Amino acid sequence: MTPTIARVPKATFRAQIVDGLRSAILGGELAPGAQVTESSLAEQFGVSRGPLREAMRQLIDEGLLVTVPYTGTHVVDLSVDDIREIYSMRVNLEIFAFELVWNRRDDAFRAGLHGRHAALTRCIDNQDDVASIEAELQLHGFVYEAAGHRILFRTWESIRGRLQLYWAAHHRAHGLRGPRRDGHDSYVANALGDDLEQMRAEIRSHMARGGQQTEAFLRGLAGPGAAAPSPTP
Amino acid sequence: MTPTIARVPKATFRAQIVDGLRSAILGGELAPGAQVTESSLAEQFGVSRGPLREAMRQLIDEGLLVTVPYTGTHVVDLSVDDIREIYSMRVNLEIFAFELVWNRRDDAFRAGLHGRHAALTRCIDNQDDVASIEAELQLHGFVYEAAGHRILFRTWESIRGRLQLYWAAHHRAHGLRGPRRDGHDSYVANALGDDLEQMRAEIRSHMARGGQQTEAFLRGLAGPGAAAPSPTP
DNA sequence: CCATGATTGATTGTTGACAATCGATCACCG
DNA sequence: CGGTGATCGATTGTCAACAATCAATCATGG
Repeated sequence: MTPTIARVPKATFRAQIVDGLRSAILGGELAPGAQVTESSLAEQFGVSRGPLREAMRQLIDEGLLVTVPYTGTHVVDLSVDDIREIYSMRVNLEIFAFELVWNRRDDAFRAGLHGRHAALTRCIDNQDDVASIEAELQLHGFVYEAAGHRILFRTWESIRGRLQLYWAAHHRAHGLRGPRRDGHDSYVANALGDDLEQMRAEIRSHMARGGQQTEAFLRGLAGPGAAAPSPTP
Repeated sequence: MTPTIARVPKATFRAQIVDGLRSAILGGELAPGAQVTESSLAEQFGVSRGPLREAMRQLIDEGLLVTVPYTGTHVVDLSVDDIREIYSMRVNLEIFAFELVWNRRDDAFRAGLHGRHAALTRCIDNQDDVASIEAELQLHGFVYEAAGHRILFRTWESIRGRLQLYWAAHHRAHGLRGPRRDGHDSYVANALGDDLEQMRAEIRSHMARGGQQTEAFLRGLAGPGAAAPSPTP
């Protein structure tokens, strides 16, 4: 799959900082709502403010940071509406991905899907929450990649971070989430089946399940009032 | 719709440069494939390389510039596959937008759609190509905005620039595009009609028409061989 | 007591200079 | 003549200092 000779990883500072900072946010070292200042981060990472600034701007673009000019930058604090949007968007993106890949599902695809499903199952059996989150992202990401549609994949990437952030926060608050495995057994079964329409339904119910958990969880945290039924731009 | 007191526009340099640079690319002053260096642009805009760098990075994110580290940055040169992806993505995004807005279509929505349709028709009658491109983007953008889904709207924004870049290049090479008006008459009619499924079909055919023109045009420019039937990531 | 305006500390925005890297060119040698 | 390594110009990457802006605080006057 990958070329035998890998390109030497000449990581620019910005790229390294993006990875490190994202890990810190997703890992919970930087809590949602926490303020992050360029100076302090620059010192922690041991670099100047220049490259760090650009890294922060990328994370702002990914929706993990929010900034207001001349004032400050904070780790994003996801609202109920945010999660609702993420899940409703995922329904459309993932159905599109399966439409693209459906008639091109080959042995490599089936093997890749089975492998990632097995990995996810293992992580759940071991009750390794952090690993199962990563494994679930790998499973879904594999589908997006197999679709072979760069814009679609990029769009998935643009929401993946926030999805992971929510999952991580959920896990730290509630521990292991029970329904995860069952959901994916039927998910994978349908993904390798013969009925595309049934797969569409599977995705809708899969996301609806996640969405319900989400709303209950976030309502419990933030209390009512933060959610507007019809968000106006 | 908008608050009576608008926020005073204290544009940071980066924001201004983003707008100016994007206009230069979409306006054709910077041709596709042309190299853009930070130094020369910084001089032209009369600012330092810092903010200009960040502006360039945003346009890289929008897909209007491509860069390779330590080497150079160029205006993107869209391939047949790129356009194909943009149009197939638009089908899904726009159908999603109409699903969201369908049961919330009110007088403001109908008026907004009619107004933008009329504006587009006027531009076409005046054979003002640049204005019709802008008007068509306004028409579609209005739908995305009315959907009230921030992630969806942001995704639309992430492909809008490249779509406009293609349209502008097409216009400069081929002049006014005939089918544009008819397509939008039936588009608006269905958008205000009662049959959501028919609107889905309308969007699919609308995009298919644009996509066909596209492929013929780009094939003529670049010659065959650049297009791979099944793109692999 | 409330409203108003100045002050201040913190944070981001901007700048110019310096360093690292790349691609092409060219001399050199077998 | 072919290939190999050094050189060079161009471009991006990085840095540390300076400027602009903001939000909160506090004094001031009614």
